[in-house]
Amino acid sequence: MARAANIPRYLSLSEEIQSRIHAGEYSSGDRLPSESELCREHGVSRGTVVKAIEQLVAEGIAIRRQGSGTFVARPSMHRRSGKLLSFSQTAISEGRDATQKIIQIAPAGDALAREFHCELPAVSLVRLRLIDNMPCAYHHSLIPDRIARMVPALQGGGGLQDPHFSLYDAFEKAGCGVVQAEERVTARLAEDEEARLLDIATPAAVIVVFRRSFDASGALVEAVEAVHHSEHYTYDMSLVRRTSSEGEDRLRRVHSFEAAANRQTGNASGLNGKKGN
Amino acid sequence: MARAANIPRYLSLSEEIQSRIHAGEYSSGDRLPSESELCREHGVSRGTVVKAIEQLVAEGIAIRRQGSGTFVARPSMHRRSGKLLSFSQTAISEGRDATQKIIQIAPAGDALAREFHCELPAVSLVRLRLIDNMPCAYHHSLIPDRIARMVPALQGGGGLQDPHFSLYDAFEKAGCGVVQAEERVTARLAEDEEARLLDIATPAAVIVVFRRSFDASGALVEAVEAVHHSEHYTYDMSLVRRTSSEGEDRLRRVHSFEAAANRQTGNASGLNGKKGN
DNA sequence: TATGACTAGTCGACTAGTCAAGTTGGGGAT
DNA sequence: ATCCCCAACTTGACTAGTCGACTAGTCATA
Repeated sequence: MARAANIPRYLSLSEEIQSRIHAGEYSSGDRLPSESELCREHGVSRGTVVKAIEQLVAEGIAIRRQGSGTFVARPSMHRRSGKLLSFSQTAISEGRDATQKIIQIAPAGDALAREFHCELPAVSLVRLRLIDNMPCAYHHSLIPDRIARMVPALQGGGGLQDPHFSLYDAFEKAGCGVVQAEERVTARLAEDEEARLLDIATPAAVIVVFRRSFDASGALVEAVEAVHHSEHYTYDMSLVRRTSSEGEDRLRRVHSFEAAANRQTGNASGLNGKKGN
Repeated sequence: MARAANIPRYLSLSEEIQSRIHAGEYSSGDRLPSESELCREHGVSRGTVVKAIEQLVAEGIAIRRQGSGTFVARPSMHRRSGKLLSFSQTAISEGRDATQKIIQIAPAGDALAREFHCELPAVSLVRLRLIDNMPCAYHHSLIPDRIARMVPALQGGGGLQDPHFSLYDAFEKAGCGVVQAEERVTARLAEDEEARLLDIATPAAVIVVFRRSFDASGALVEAVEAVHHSEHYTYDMSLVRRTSSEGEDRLRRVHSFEAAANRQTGNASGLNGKKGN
């Protein structure tokens, strides 16, 4: 197999196995070739094979069992390639047209900054996001000035009005690409203004994704509250248990019951656990 | 440091670094000791150190930068240890008392099985989950008979009425522990019956987590729809970008816009994209 | 003041092996 | 026929090294 330059072997091997699975050569529950077989087959060391398989496991495609072998996991209910992150990228990958309309851009106030746990000064940016021209979500972002200064579009430098403008691409170009993020998903009733923007009849439930994104140096790049029409948005997760010798299994997801204790007092503000510990 | 038997070095090393971070020895943005330093310090090979650090990266605690070093990521907004999975485990780890009340247990019907993508015959189990005695969620599970037969409690063998009964523990004991799962999070308005069960005033938004769990052989163990009071539940995620030489970054989360296309026709059934592709 | 070459140090990828622990299936004893 | 033990095979953990790519300095030169 002619390896493209720069792509590590373990990744190309992982992708080859993956494409074989998709091609139906192996199917759900089948045992994949053993590590030593794959070594011989592809002329690489076992360490490389293991790294390739770990990729597959991390993506929920394969399951390893000590002493037994590596098996194909069942097909995911949302096998949509596992990559990428941004709203628009996802939409585009599904053959839809993602656009946006700027509703407001202004310096962020004090209350907002506190709510978003964002430093000041910062830029407040409200956007309506549309998929195939239908309102689908509205995003309220706070971007620290420190970051905004590096992004020409946020300096009135144009480009922002382009309905296909991508904030994440802009961050990337500015050298502060997002490397890490945290999200909190909640639901609530749509407020009137939201319902009007999203063109939904009240009462209706909306999904709210609150996300804080960080660059490689660990600095906050964007804090955003994304309000989605609940009928047009789902949040899909694939969880894999990493079993290690000591029953020390860990999953990535974290539940939370922050507000439960406040309930009887009527102080059920829902997101008031947003702050760190 | 006296390593407990059976715990691999890379895990105990990872935990040691982690506890040093928590102790404040290193803080957000600081550079951790280089890999070779850690090798010398702990008398292990570099491969082991790398595995330890990869753990931290996977948990969103550290960030590696080629040529530069390994750095402490900022503290998470939900730094709650990263482990574990089940509803009750989470609650217990927060010092709360998680109980449940069985509302219904019966053979599953055809429509239900189709909706949950679960084979027949299967057991339908409805439970009200309480935290500190307050209704917090209600779970509707479908468990294939194939699995249920191996779980004594589901055979009327008692134990199910125990308010602290754990279905996942039971699966574990029966040799079909959950290794992989998929979740889809949505929101909707609470139905009257749900509102009554959860003791909330309508109209109200509820978060619905639909989860399918699989054992090591890839067989479905449980399909469950968990309906949560939106003010008492949040769904937290930590995302880490895995950058590899080729700009091939991948995150685990997946958005979805399934129902958007149906909207204009009025056929906005929300979850009808639950089926595979 | 830039610019470019050099360098020491870092992580990324990979190799080739060891030993341990878990699984499976077959053969032999009962 | 059933049970138990063992050998072969699997993944898990680990070592000790190589080479390459990238980073952040320093320092001489244009």
